[in-house]
Amino acid sequence: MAERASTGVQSVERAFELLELITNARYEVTLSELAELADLPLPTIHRLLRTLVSLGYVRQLSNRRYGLGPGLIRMGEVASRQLGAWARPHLAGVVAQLGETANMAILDGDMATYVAQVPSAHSMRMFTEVGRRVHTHTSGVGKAILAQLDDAHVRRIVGRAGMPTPTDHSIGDVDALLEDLARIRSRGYSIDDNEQERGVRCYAVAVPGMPSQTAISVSGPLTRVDEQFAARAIPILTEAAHAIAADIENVNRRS
Amino acid sequence: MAERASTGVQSVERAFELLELITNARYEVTLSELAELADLPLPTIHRLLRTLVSLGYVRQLSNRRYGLGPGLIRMGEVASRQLGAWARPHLAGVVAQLGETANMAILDGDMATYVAQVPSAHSMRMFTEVGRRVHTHTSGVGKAILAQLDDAHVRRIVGRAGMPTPTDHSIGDVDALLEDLARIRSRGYSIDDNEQERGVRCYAVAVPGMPSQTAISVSGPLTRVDEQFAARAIPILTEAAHAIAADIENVNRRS
DNA sequence: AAGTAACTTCCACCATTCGGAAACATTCGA
DNA sequence: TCGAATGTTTCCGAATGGTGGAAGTTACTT
Repeated sequence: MAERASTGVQSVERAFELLELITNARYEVTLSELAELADLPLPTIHRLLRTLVSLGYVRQLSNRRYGLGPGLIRMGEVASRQLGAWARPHLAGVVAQLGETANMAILDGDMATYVAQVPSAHSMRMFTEVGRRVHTHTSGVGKAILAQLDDAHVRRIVGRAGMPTPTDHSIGDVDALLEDLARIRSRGYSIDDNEQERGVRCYAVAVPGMPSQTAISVSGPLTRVDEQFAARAIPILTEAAHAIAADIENVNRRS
Repeated sequence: MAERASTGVQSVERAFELLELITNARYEVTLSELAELADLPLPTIHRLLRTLVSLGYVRQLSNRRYGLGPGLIRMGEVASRQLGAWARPHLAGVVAQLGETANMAILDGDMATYVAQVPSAHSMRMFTEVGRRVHTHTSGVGKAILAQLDDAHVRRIVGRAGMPTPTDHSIGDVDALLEDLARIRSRGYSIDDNEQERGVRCYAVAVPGMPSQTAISVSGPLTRVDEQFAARAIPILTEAAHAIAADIENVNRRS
């Protein structure tokens, strides 16, 4: 994880770190590999893994290697359902009309996390894994979310999260960011222009009235996602955002 | 969770207990509700939740309620992919031919856990949530798995897990279970006849050659799932089991 | 069969966790 | 609108639960 509270429960953090490492592994992973990746002593890892195995979130195979356990499936599905699966048809509509990858992300602590994605059918396309956390100041969705907040709140978020600059287009100081946010507010949408990743452009709009700060985006390679594309994309994105908002309003009305 | 190691890391266990409670909650849950459900002091829960929030596995909403966080999505998807999503088309074939719910389960510690399911189109149908853990001795899939193991191994598993009898059809002692397993071995398939749940019958076969002990089943109400049904179902189940095994062999060959 | 590497268990120590009390924030009712 | 009640968050010293080096066990390789 990119960020963690210094006052968190250490053993819980370590357990989840191991889970993330196993998730990132090809399929199975050995205790020694985990020890190397996590830089923790073997018995510490072993004890945490034993706990995770007994709880069903990790499995130990007959060859003594470890893999994810079935207990994570239901939690993952419920989380997905709660956070974004119902947005998928709207995102699919965006992809159908624009031909590029559509994402939805929410403000998650001081970061933005992708919670739904419908990928473009192009071979060369934006692929961002659902569940991935990114900095708000370098992502289209992140900036669309920040533009909804007041400047003091923005300062707190980026102050805590930091402002790394992954590319030479990235914004690195809060004043420049606040200027960009002002532009986003007046223009109605946000642009990530090679800021998160070279060669990638992204347009994003906020989803109004959501329980968590939310934005949706469409993104792809510079060759296809240009200003001409934007002229078509923004109304479609905006309409999808409003449709998603209407959906959640209906869900809330039903429960 | 039904079972847990007594030498597990307590704080990790508690963190996951909270995650499970949030997963089971309707959508959002308050700190006080969690305290009541978990029977732990408020500050303990708060501290664990703060850790989980900072890691992204739990979200705190603006109304101070807690919900699952997006960090669980990717782990859940990877776990699902590793454990059972690739079996889904075969299970769907079973359902298409037989019209009843098909499940796949794996041995998970001393229990069996459902890792894939394709439900019947009937209104009245077997519904078992993916991720759910059940006792081996009372479930069709569990007994199909146990029948693959030697008697000493079976004794260890049920000795540790216990042998509760949820219905008056359930097997409650290990000798009767071993006799049933002998029958299963000679007959080639397993039957859960009102043993796990009244009114439900299930036929199951083991999937050969899997990294984890695995079985698939078809189940439904007594009125439809009878011996006549079994005569049709067993060859179809057996064929699906072999097709799944062939799939995993191909996956292993590719990596 | 022997040696090596990887994994698992043990247990004394102390760092981290725990939870009661206090402080803070929100909600509800008059 | 204000005060009381309820719910949530923070603090910090005690003690317990987590840690990790050492020893034991298992699996793999030659």
